[in-house]
Amino acid sequence: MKTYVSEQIKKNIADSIKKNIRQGNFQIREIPEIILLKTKNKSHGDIATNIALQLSGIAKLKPMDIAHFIIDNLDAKNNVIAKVEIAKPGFINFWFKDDWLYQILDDIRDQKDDYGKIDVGKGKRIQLEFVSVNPTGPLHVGHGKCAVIGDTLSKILKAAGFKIEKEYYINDQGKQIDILGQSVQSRYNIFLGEDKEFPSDGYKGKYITDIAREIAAKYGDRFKGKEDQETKNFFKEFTVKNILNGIKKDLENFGVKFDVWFSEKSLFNKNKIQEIIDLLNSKGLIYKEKGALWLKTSVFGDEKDRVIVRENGIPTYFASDIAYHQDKYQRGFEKIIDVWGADHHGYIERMKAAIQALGYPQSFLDVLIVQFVTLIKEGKEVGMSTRDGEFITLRDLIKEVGKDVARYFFLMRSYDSHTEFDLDIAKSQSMENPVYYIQYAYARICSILRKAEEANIVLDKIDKINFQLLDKEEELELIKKLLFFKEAIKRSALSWKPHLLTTYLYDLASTFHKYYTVHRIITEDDELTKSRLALIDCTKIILLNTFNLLGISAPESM
RNA sequence: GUGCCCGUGGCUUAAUUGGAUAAAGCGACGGCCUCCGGAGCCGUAGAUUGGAGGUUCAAGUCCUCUCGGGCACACCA
Repeated sequence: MKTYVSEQIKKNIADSIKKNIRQGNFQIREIPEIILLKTKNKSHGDIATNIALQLSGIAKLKPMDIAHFIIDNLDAKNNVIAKVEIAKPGFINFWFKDDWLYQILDDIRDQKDDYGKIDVGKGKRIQLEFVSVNPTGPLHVGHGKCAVIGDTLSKILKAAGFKIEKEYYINDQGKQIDILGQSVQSRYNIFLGEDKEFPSDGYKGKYITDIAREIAAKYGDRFKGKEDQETKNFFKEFTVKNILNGIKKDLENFGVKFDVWFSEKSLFNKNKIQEIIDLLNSKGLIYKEKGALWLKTSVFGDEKDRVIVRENGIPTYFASDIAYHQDKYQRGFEKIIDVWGADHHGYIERMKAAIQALGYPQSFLDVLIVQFVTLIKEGKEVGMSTRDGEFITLRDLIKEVGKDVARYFFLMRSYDSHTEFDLDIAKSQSMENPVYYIQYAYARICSILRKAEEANIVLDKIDKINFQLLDKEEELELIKKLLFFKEAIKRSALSWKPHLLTTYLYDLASTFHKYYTVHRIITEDDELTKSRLALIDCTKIILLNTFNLLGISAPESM
C-alpha cells in the first residue's frame, strides 16, 4: 500500500477507458485527467469520479451510458474497491474494502514520525522568503501571521518532498535606517541633557528610548553632541543590531527559524547594485530622465517605468531588490516564493517585471499576499501603528495567549482573508478555543494508553493485532480520516494553503472525540482492546505529525 | 480615478480548486456521566452564498456589470 489510493483507482479507470476505446465504444483521442473526489455524502461511497460527465462532451454520449461502459470494463479483481455504483447525472462511486483500509494502520505504526512524508515535490528546490521586516522596530502581530504562514508552509512543503530554504532579507541600510539611527541618537543626546531636536519623521516608540538609554549606560557621554559620520554609523549599527536581535528572539519564541539571514548592505559591499544596473543597461532597458535612472518595467507588464537610481545618485530600494532576486536565482533555486503583507501587493507587478528584465522566466517568482490582522479586545478593535509606537507587538501577543494559540489562530483561516484575532476567545481556556479541543484529543489518547499500560495491557507485535475487529461505523470513519492525511498534505503543499491542514486536524480530532464517546477502548475482550488501542495509537501518531507540521505542541496531559 | 483582495446562517469562518442535499464553531433552545479525562458527545432552529445577467450536464467557485468593505497606487522601504 505504498501508492496513494487515488493513483490505484485512477489507473483502473484509465485502463477501462482505454479498453472501451479499443472496443470502439468511445470515439475519443485523449483521456482527460481523471479526478477523484472525496464524497461528502456517505450514500455516495468513499470516493467518486466525474469522468463520465467530462467525457460526455467529447465522446458525444450520455454520461450515464459512459459510466456504464466504464464500470463494465473495470478490473474487478483489485484489492481496493469493494463496490462500484453509478449515480444520478453520471458519477461513479466507489466503496473501499475494509481489509484494504486496515493496512493503513500497519503502515502508520510502522513509519510513525515518518508517516505522511510524500514525494510530490521530487526534491525541487524552493526558497521561501518571509517576514523580512525592516529592523526599525519590533515585530507586530501582522508580521507574526506572515511568519507562521511562511514557516508552516515550509514544513508542509518539506513533508511533501520539496527542498526548502527559509530566508529573511534584512533591509539594513537606506533612508529609513538613517532616520532610525538619528532617532536613537537624538534620544541619547536628550537623555544626557544635550538639547537636540528630535527628527520630525523619527521613530517614537519606547524601544527607541530604551536603546538610547542602553547606549548611555554602556558608553556614557562618549558620543554626546557629536555629529560626525562615524558617530552616526555607530548609532545606526548599534540600533539595527539591537532590534534585529529582538526580532530573532521573538521569532524563535514563536517557533520560527530561518536558514539564511540575508543582508541588503552586503549587496552594496559586493558592488552588486552597480553590476545589476550595468547588466540592465547593456540590455537597453535603462534610460535617464529628470536626472534619475529608470528601468523599463512597463515593457514587461508593469503600469509604468520605475526609478532605480535617484537624482541624487543613490539607488532605490527597488534596485537592491533586483540585485537580491538575481542572487536568489544564481543560488540555483527552481522557484522562489515571497510572502508579503497586503500593503505590498502593488509591488508584485514591478518585481515580476524585474525578473523578466533579468531574463528569468516569470514563473520563477511567486508572491503570496497575506491579508491583515485586526485585533479585537472586549469587542473593540485595537489600533496598530508602527510609527506612533502604539502597536501590540508579537511578543505581547505570545505572552498573552501563548505560542500554540497564536500560531493556530493564524493558521486556521485562509491567509488571504483578513484575520480577526479575538484576544478574549484566544485567552479563554474553553470550548470556544479550538486549540484546546484539538490538544484535548491528543491528551485523551495519551491518558487511555497510560491507563492500559497500568492494567498491563501491552500491544502485541503488528502481525498479532486483529484489525478485523474494528468493524464499527465510527472506527471505519476514523480509519478513513487517517487515510486522508497524506492527501491533506499533498493538497496543502500543492496549493500552498496551510489552513487545509488545520481544517484536517480539527476534523480528525472531532472524529476521534465522537468515536471515544460511543465506544470504550479498554474492554473486557483483550483482543478487541488491543485492536482499539492500536487504532487510537495510530490516531495519536497522525495528530502528533500534524501538530509538528503546524508547529503546535502536543501535550500528553492538560 | 486605476489596480489587487474580500462579501457565505445573528457572529467568526469551511467547502477536496467547476461536482451531488453549502459544512463547522460560537451564540439560542433541548438532551447525554454507576464505566477509559464533560476542555467531550447528540439533537432542534437559523442560508435565494451582497445584487443582476452570462458561460454548461453542473456555479459559493469562472466571465461581465453593479453595490458594500479593506489595501495599494513614491526619486519610502
